[in-house]
Amino acid sequence: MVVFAGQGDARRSMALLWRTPLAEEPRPGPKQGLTIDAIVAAAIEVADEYGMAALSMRAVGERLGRTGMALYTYVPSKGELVDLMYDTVIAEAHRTYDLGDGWRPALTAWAEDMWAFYLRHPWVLQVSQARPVLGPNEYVVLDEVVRLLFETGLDPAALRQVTGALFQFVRGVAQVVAEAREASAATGTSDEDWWYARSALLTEMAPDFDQRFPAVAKLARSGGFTMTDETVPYQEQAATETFRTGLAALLDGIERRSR
Amino acid sequence: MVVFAGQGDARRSMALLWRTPLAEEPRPGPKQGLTIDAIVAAAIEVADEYGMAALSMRAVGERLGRTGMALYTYVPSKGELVDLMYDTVIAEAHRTYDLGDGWRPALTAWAEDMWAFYLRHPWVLQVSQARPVLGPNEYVVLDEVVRLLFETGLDPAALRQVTGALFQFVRGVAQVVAEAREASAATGTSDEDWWYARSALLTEMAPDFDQRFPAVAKLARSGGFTMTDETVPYQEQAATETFRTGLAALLDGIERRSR
DNA sequence: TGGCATCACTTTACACCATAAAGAGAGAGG
DNA sequence: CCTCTCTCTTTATGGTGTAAAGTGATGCCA
Repeated sequence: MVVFAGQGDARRSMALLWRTPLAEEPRPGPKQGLTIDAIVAAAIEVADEYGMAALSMRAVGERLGRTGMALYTYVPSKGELVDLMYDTVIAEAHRTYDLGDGWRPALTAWAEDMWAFYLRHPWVLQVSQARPVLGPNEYVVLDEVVRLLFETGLDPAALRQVTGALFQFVRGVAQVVAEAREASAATGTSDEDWWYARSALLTEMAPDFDQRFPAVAKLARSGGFTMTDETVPYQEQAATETFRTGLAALLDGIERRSR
Repeated sequence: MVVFAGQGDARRSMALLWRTPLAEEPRPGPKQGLTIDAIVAAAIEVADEYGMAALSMRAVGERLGRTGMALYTYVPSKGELVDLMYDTVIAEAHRTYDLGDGWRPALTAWAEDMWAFYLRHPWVLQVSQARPVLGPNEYVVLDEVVRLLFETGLDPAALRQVTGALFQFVRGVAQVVAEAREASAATGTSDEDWWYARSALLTEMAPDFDQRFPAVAKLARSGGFTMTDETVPYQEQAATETFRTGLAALLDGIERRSR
């Protein structure tokens, strides 16, 4: 499930994100009993604990002792709530990095932090990137990477492209882990059990596997799929290695292109 | 929306994928009026035309002149149908690549083909990768990349990691385009209109933007966000450039690590 | 050929979802 | 104090996947 940004009144969405209070005149009637911050915090708790699929207006409302509908006096729709969740939680991914040893260790540290952040809040990966949320904290994070990348001396167009490549690469690999965890939680089957059952069936269904897929078979034979740490689920371990190796390769490429 | 694999009887799922007919005895009663292939084809049409969010059992059934429930005599659940859709459609991403000029042009061509494939069937990006579908066509595609990568001389572990990095990178960047298209279709607002409205609001909400985000401002000033082709939606153009540059960088890194 | 078990397919039902619309009730400005 | 107005709840609508039950045609066997 990819969750798209709210499509309501754009001005109201942006005002919510940037906390620009729209004209506040004294009005009769009861005051609101909740705050947007409290709602967003509750929603983040739900998403962290049960995943994006479990994030419903009812669930968030109930956590605050209200019905789901009550939230609609605070937020135009679920989309805007997700935008706010995203921009709130991404704030914790912000750090400033020391450029003393050059841009490579700084960018590596940034990527590792983003990796850890995504694994801490996997639902973030399900917030669509197509129409960026454009909230303040997203820009804070973006600004820091761009600052680091300016150190490479890449020309502006390449700099933007490389920024996107780094972000999408980290997201892409993190998604595998996030989905693996969601699948384990949702089905109650561990990666190991699942793979064990599936690979047995695979040899049953395709007894000629090694002939049909010689390269994969050769890779398996030469130990390409061997686990090095038995205590970590296979998918997570493999993804982490993929992340580290891919990141290093990507940075090699940036280095070669930087002047 | 991420769609997870079917969790029904694993043997039946695999038998469906690998077209291994389970014991067929003569039985009384009417014969089935549809075939799995027809159902899968109809489902792919729905997903191609209206996106994954519009893929419902009812929608697929109606396209075949049945109710949604009718499909359950063919397929244990929606998850298995999606698995079948995935493994069917990925077959068209298969090509064999010439290694005559070395692995780099071959891998570049492969990545470009995958990129085009994902943009042709954006819904594929919403099929979870956590628990791979493990169908025959997926292995055909995988086998070819692995074959190409063996030419780099990387050690087996690095080879597997680099395979994952390439796949996830292409998927990650393609996702941006796919989501942008889905957003445009769903909201009826083009990227350009959306961005135009949003950026106006942005300067309104954050008049001190350039002070708060100096690196991004500097990048903008130096032309980092300038479009080169006015006829292509901005997001798509930017993502395509990101794909090309990131891929080249990644391959640089592989080259450096290969012996 | 007749009977009938069995299957394909439909209908109905259930528990969810977002959210529109309407109702209830309390708070606060005048 | 009156009454307007706003918060919050209730109800309703149209959607989802799929369980369970109903319908009727089919094809095996006697």
